[in-house]
Formats: sequence, C-alpha cells, structure tokens
Amino acid sequence: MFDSRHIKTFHAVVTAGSYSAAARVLGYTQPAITQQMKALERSVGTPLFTRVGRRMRLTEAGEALSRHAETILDTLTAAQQQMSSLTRLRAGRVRVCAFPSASATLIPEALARLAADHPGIRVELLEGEPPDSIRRLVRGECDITLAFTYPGLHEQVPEELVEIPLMEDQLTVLMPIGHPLARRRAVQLADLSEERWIAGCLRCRTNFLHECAEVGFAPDIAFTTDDNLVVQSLVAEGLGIAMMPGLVLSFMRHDRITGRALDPASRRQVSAYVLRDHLRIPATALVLDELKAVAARRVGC
Amino acid sequence: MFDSRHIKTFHAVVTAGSYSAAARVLGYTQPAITQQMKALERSVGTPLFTRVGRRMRLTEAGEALSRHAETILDTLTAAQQQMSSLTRLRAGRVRVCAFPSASATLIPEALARLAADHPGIRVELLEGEPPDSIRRLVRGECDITLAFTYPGLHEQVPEELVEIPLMEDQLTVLMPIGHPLARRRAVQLADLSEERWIAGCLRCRTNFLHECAEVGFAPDIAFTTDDNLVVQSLVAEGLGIAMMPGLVLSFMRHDRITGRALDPASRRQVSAYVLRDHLRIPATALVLDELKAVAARRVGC
DNA sequence: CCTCTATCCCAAATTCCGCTTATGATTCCG
DNA sequence: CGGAATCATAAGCGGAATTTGGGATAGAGG
Repeated sequence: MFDSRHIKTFHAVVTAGSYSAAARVLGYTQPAITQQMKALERSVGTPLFTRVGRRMRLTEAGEALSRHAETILDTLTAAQQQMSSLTRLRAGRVRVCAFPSASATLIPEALARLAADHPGIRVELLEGEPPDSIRRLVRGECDITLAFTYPGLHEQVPEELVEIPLMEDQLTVLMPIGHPLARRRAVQLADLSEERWIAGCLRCRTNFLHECAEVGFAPDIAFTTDDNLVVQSLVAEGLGIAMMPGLVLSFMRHDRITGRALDPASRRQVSAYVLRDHLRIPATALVLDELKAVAARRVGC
Repeated sequence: MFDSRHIKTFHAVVTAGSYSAAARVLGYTQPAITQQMKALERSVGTPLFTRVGRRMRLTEAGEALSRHAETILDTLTAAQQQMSSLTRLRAGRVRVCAFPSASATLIPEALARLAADHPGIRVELLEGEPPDSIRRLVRGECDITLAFTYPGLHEQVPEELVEIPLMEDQLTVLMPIGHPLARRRAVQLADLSEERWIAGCLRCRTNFLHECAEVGFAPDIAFTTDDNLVVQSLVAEGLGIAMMPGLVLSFMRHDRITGRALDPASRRQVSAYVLRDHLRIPATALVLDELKAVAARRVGC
C-alpha cells in the first residue's frame, strides 16, 4: 500500500518540476524528497523519473502514477473537507428524543437558535417518554434525550450515560377559576388532601403519590390520563384539581382554569442525557449547548 | 492530509468489527490499532467510534469516513495494480528506433518472441539512422536505439547512454555473377583497388574510404545511394561492385549478383543504446533481452 | 452467580523510520 | 570558466509507531 505522503510529495515533484522546488513547496529539505521518491520507486518497483542532464522526465510508470495521484489526492481532500464540515459545524445530524412538553418548548427555541448560527446542522426529532427514551439513547437510536426526573424517585441512569441538568420545572396546582383555594397566593399540599384529583402520566402520578404520602394522605384520584389537554379540560369542568409542570403551562393553558404555586415548591428536574462519548461530537455538543442556553433563560418556570 | 495507513486500518476496523479483529487481519497487535485510531480521530477532530458495552458503533463522522475510505483504498489499489502491471511486464510501451536493416531483421524476430511471452507489452517502432537516432534517444523520443558503428571511426556516445553490443555484422563484397573475382572464395581489399564502386549510406561510405586508405588506394566510386536495393540493382547491371552488410543480405538479395567474403574480414558493430536509467525499466530491459537473444543466434552473419 | 474469555485502554520501552545537516558531484548559464 | 542550482549520499538524531506488560470491563456459559 502506497504511503499517501509519498503520493503527495510525488505529485508536488511532478507539478513543481524538480525535487528542490517540491521541497520548497512542501516545507521539506531536498534530501527528504530524494529519500521519499527513492522509497516510492522501491515500493513501485521501477523508476518514476529519468534525468537527462538536469532536466527531469517522467517514465511511463511515472506518468501513470501521476494520473492516479491526482485522483487519490482529490478523494483524500474530499474526505478531509467532509470531516472538516462535521467538526466545523457546517454539517451534521443530531437525533434528539424528548418528552412532549420539551418538544413543544425547549426544542423549538433551541432549534431556532441553531438554524440561525449553524444552518448546516440537521436535527431529527423523536418523541418519547423518559423510561423508554433513555433506552433508545443507549440503543443508539438517538444522540440526545431530554427527560425529567422527580427528586423523590432515585432512578439510576446507566454508567455510560452522562446527565446534563437543564432546568427545574416547578409544579403548579390547577383548579377551576372560582375554586375556594384560588383566593390564596400559594397553597400547601396538606391543604389539598380532601380534593379530588386528575392524575397525569405514570411518572408524574408516581411522584405525586409519593409526595402525598410524605405529607400524610392518599389522594383521591378521580381520573387518569396522559394527555395534558384532557387534564386541563377535566379541571375546567370542575371534576378535580391537578398538578402540572410549568413547562406545559407555558404553551397550553385552558382559560377556565387557574394555577397556584405549591408551598413548599414541588419540582421536577429536566435534564439532557447523552452517551459519554458523544459529548465529544461537535454537532451533539452544539445542540446541547443551545439546549442549555435556552433552559437557562427559563430558570424558575 | 490523512495517512493512508490510518485509512486502511480504519477500514479494516470497520469491516472486521473490532480493534482486535482488525489487528489480526493486518498483522498488528491490538494496541497499535488503538493508537492509530486515536491518531486518526485526533487528526479528524471528532470521534469515529462509540462503544456501548462491548459493541462498537460508528459515529456520523465515522460513517462518512468509512464511505470515503472505500473509494480511497480503491483508487490506491488501482494505482498499485497498474504499477504492478508495468513491473510484472503485463503492460508497458517501449519505443524502439532502429536503422532499416535492423528493422527488417532483428526487430521482427524480437517482437515475435515478445508477443509470445508478453502480449501486454506494446512496441512503437521508429526508423532512424545512427547519428540522428542516438540524438532522439537522448531527447527522450525513444527508449531503445539500434545503431551500428564501424571499428575505424571512434565515435563518442554521450555519457548518460549505455551501449549494449548485439552482434558483429560482417561485410560482403557484392558483384554480378560471372565477375572474374567470383571465382575466388574470398577476396582481399587490395585486389579491388581497380574496381568501380557503388557506395551506400554516409557512415558505410566513410568507413569504406577509411579502410581503402589503410590498404593504400582511393576507390573509384561511380554511384552513391542510401538504398540498398538500388545498390544491388546497380551491381547486377555490372555498373560496379559494392560492400554490403550481412544483415541486409539476409533479407534482400538480388538473384543476378553474388557475394564474397573479405579477407581479412571487415565488419560493423551493431549495438543497442539506452539511457542508463532506462535499464531499470522492466519493459525496456525485457525488449533489450529479446534483442540480445535474437542477435546471439545470428553471431557471425 | 461465578468464572472464563475477549475486548479495550494505559503506560513504558524499544525499535525503526524519516527528517535534517553536511558534503560532494554534476549540470547549466552567463 | 566560475557561479548558481540541482541531486545523491552519509551520518546523526528526534520522534513516531509498534510491541510488551498489566489491568479493567463486559458478555457468554457453566
């Protein structure tokens, strides 16, 4: 197998017209060129140049190799340019898997920033809920996963994954306007022990039950649904109250309901997850940075 | 510029599926692969592989580089195969410049042998007389020149040329059948001082005059022509006698003339000339060998 | 559940390759 | 016939790449 440096030097010699000139072009000394060409001729098995006096001429093998050298160097620089495009963030694809309310808030904002500064980066968007979306990450089906955890349930993430905290998403108690508790500025969980509840997704429900248990009651859950829009509609109809993350409320809010903060506050942690190795991939790191920046502006939501 | 060895190793890793497997394929130890891939990733600027457990996966950059690696290695091996064709004598072009009587005798025989054993070697045939054909060689217009010299005139060949003696071509005295001298088996030059002569090409004529002078007479040259056929016709018509190399007579002999050997013999030296560097070019060396072999069978002509 | 094997990384040492420096020979040009 | 430029060669050295040795981890199988 030819050494690409030899090919490059050979090509320089051919175009420059002499060993010395090629040495000047490539930043070598002249003997280096001599040695490289000697080695190349040795590996080819036949001379590539002949000299008549001081003039240099290509042999038949030299002519043939010269033509090949052109294409070899072209494909090499093509590869190099594509690699450069990927590292210089002028190209690349990042697959992001997020839970619905992140897909509706953080993601679009991050993508807007991304499109402005790095139009070459393409993002594929997948939707998935935390326990499963993490598995997808490990399986290599996506590069970044946005997921949330509740402080109560201490979940373990696989070792090869790294967690990047993005924001804390505060929970709000939703109730129909005119509800007696709506007169307070903030409510305590213990005050809600007698209410009827609309419960959300599995993880939210689990955490909710956990927190209620800590305060000392078991909530009366009347309805359960994954759909936040349905939850709000049920609340609006007076069928119960509900806990809902601020992230959801920031883009979807039924006009017949109102929300009150909890005291003490309850929150879920929104984080990005990446395979440890992928942190070093420029495009992935870039999208992560945008997500961090977007999340930072939402602190306290 | 990527190192072609790195590309080759990278490709082996991709196809073999693991560093260790690639090491076995390439005959390296495994750490060598690790270091090469580390160096490659450093020069690319982004990881090429990620590992999930023991499984290896290509990153986006790795996928892209893998595609390029394929074509790079293909063009490299294509170049290598063409070089191999040239060195293994399965391809090649040799330009031979010869004087007419060699073109009619030695060359066709050599080409016949060549075509049998090495059908891939193409030969371009040029015709040229000695003083000029040597210049063509130096100028790079041909690779091998067949030329003849007479022992008398000590011509200098350029330093970068190498002379390969092929055969000695004995001169014969041509006379019409029935000529008085035709009764002898051999004739001495001095016996021919009173004859009328038909002279051939410049070099032949020069040598002829030289030899006559040494014996002590100036020949009476009635006609001069480069064309050996014309010489023979003139001799046949009884217009004079002539000296002619055996090489010419071996393929062209007027049936109304006869030839007698000279005593002492007069001969011209037929040699091949090559640029010194070109001796190392396989195809050129091959044609030279064939010419030597053909000439060896003609010793004494 | 444990062991065994295969894989990979890391660090150190050695070998080897390639570049440079220095020098001499040759050619071309004024 | 110098002088400039080119190439070849040899010696020396620095760095790179490989090997060696050791350890950690993951997956397979008993």
